Amino acid sequence: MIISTNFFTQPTLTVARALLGQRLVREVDNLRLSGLIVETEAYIGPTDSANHASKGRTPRTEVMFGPPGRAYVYLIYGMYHMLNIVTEPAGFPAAVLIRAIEPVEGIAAMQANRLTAHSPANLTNGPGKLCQALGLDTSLNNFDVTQGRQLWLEATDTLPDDVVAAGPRVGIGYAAPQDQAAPWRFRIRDNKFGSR
DNA sequence: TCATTGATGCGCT
DNA sequence: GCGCATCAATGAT
Repeated sequence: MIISTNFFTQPTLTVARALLGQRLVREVDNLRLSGLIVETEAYIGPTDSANHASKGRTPRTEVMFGPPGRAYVYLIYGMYHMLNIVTEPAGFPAAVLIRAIEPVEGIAAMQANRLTAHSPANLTNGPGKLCQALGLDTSLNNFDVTQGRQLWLEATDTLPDDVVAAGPRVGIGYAAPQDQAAPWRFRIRDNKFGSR
């Protein structure tokens, strides 16, 4: 079943935790690429200094202030794209970053998108990698991921708590100490498709 | 550990 | 408008 807007309207930490184990689907040229989400991070509101939107509304962060269930896709380091899903009611800037998936469908096509990946385990085990594997770029920024076309999420079983691990987020050295320390990164314990 | 890479947003004219 | 520092990372070294 396609995950709906109501799901993404929930508190960001709830969404980040609940997305683990759900299926991310990309459809391009009638070909279906998909994987199970194994790692996420939450970016929550104006007081989270790690959040791009904490410095206010700009053209780039406008999407995060918009309705939930939209994709926030941006370019980092001039070469890699990051996929986030906007959460919480419009007006409150928050999103969940999809950091890693376990590839399931369309693995050959993912390989073709990522010629530098020399093993299947390296296809989607990082936020930049999964965007490359799935062919995601800024043309999908602000795209509604609840419509079941091009890019969407499908519900699977909810994971039990004992396989979920929480820890501090990655790559946010510019943020305030308490925000760097916040355990807002979620991953499936012992999953070999997580990022490093 | 280091180079890569270009959009973004800031501070200034 | 223009220049500059900065960056939710990756792959090769």
